Amino acid sequence: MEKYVRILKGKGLKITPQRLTILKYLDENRTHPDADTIYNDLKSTNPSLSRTTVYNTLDKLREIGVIQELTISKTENRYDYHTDPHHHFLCRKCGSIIDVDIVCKHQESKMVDGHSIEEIHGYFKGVCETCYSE
Amino acid sequence: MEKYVRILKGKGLKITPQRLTILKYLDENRTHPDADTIYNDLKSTNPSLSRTTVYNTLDKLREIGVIQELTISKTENRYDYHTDPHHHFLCRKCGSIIDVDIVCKHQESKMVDGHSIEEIHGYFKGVCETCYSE
DNA sequence: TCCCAATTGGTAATCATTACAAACTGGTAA
DNA sequence: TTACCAGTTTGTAATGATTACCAATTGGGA
Repeated sequence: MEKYVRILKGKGLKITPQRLTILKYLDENRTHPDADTIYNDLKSTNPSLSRTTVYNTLDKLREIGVIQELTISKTENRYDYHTDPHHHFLCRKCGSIIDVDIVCKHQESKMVDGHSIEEIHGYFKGVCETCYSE
Repeated sequence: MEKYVRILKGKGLKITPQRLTILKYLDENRTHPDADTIYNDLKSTNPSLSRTTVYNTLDKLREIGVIQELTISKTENRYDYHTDPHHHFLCRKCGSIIDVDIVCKHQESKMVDGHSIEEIHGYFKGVCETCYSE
């Protein structure tokens, strides 16, 4: 938990139990969950948790760069407690998002065609290995 | 118009004025519009056009591979009358989506980590050249 | 310990998209 | 040319993720 306190403190955010819980959840569940999944999973152990707080917290964590928002799915935003740059694969059958560990030569680019780059997303869509063999 | 008729006919879809109009619009407006923009732009010249028809048509065109759906924006799906593979840049200031003409070595891949690829999207986000110099 | 700005929680509003069903029509077959 | 029907279109209602709003609460510095 000390690790999460340090992250928040380092960015000048107040330490609240909600933020620590959500941060810990994201760190331990690298499944690229959406806000509602996080809310439902934490609801049982944190009955007073509000959906709004989950949204607020995700937004704050995204702002300080601790997590990134994936727009890979049509319906909901998915969140990724990321450290290293990597790409993602979305399975259209099971809906799961899988990390893809490939290197892209544009991964570290700061500019492209004169435009200033802040984020880079590589999204692959198709059928994952598990679903394909079923 | 004959060109659009051929596209639809070749895929076994019925030729309707609505589909031709939308297809022509997408071909002539490479701005990666969302469904509502298309609807509003066409509404004046096609008063009876329904929003549902726009959604239905976009879905059909996507199915037959004439257009691709971009999930680059958080709020709405954007559509691209595409021919060649290319990536996209979303400006967080003006919201416009710009084609990025870079080559990626994974562009033509069919598999990655054992997963079967059907679509590849390269999304860059940041501030575009025009907004940056203002 | 006090205090205030930041945060939380709950509900209502928003907005893109989908569901639905009745009316309509493109295109094939007689 | 006409009749028919599966595929389309339309308009409205429903859905579902996200945001807006505001009152109540609280973290953490003075």
